[in-house]
Amino acid sequence: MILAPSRPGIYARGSETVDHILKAALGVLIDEGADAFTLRRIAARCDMKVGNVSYHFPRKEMLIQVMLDEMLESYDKLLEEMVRKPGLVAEERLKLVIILCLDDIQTKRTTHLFTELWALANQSAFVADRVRLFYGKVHEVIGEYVAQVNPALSADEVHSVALFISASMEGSTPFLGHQKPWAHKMPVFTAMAAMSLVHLAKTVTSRDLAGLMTEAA
Amino acid sequence: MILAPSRPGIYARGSETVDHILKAALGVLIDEGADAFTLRRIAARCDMKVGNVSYHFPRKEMLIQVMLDEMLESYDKLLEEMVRKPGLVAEERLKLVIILCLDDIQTKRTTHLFTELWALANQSAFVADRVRLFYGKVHEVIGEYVAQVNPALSADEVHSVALFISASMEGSTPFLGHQKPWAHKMPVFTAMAAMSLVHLAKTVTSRDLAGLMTEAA
DNA sequence: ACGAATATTTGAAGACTGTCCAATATTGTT
DNA sequence: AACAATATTGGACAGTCTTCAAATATTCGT
Repeated sequence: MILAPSRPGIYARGSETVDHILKAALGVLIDEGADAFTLRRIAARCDMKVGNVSYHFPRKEMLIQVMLDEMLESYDKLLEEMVRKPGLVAEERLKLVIILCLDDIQTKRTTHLFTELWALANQSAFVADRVRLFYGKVHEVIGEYVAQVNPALSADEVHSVALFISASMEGSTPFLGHQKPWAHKMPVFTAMAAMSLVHLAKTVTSRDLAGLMTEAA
Repeated sequence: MILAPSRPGIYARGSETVDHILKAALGVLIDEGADAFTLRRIAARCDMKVGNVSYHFPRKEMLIQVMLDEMLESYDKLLEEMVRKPGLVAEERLKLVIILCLDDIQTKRTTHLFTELWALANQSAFVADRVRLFYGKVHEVIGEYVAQVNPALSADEVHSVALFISASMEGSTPFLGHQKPWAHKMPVFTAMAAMSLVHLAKTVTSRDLAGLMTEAA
């Protein structure tokens, strides 16, 4: 089990410095990539010496872990804000979540951070764990609406559909995300996703998910 | 315009060495990630000294470019092999391509390489360019079948649908790829993808793609 | 305003990195 | 067999990186 490291910074000044470091670290990762994610660049970004970063985060790994936790927490909040829309039925909510997610994917922040995260998860058990937990929540949110528009599905089937919807959206990141080759097609992509994925959620049957590969070729 | 660097290695021995270096480099990227992608690790993997790698590839960037070109070329071949299946109508071919692509995504090689590539494309214009060219071909292959199952679509609309199909499949990589959290759900994911994406290709209309956000909220 | 706790700077250690070069070994051709 | 072209080794180089310890500066409760 991997636990969340507690955040350093006792005095008001130190606490602010920790804020600056974390913000700068995220900025470096977004703007310059994992390759440039060094203490020196992070320190330079908040006009500070390397030793000070090293003082507040004795190990670089700690900085990464705290930064990742805060970042994913902010996305959790974003996700919850999407949900809190009054006066909508499940199908409308599902459609709205799709639209808002694809909208967020277009930001530089999300496009860069999540592509980096998917790569880092290949090697780092910590990153892989946090990514898994985060998307688990995403699937829960989406699954809630899937279950409502298609009550016949079992809990596991609902999760499978939510997983497909989530993956379909995330897959747009490297291709239609911020400054990606087909970014200009995001509007039509969104229209297709909303239509196709909502239709899938409403019409898919246990039979569809059970039959599997029997008639593949 | 970025050109493909020509491959060094004049004598038979040197040519073999270049092969080993390229294979080892790809192995390092797959097994240990971009962070461990150093000349020394690559050299160690093929029992050779750093200076020799440096001799065959005077700049590290050259090694990266040659490696990436050869790798994407191998995927091009794989893609063409998928296409050459006799006696199938367009819909069956589309379904088969989806199944084979998702099958390939489950390999460690593809799961790791493409997630790394998407991240590297954020910073490297060269990687971004090659990724764009590669997926351009993917869209062409898929688009060919989309156009056949849905002749009413314009060329641009066909590409949009192909882009959506491709992105939906690629999106499975970080979640259902090799040793990813929901890898065990790839069979049901494949069933859903084949059904849903083929249905989309057959039934989507110009109207669907033009209406856009008019009734979003 | 004093003094302890905290923050920051400075400097340096030790381990990396990519690149380069001279010496040596191997290859292919004549 | 001789000889030039190519390949390989081993080491040096100037950087960079993280980490650490000592010295200095700042903050906060008293």
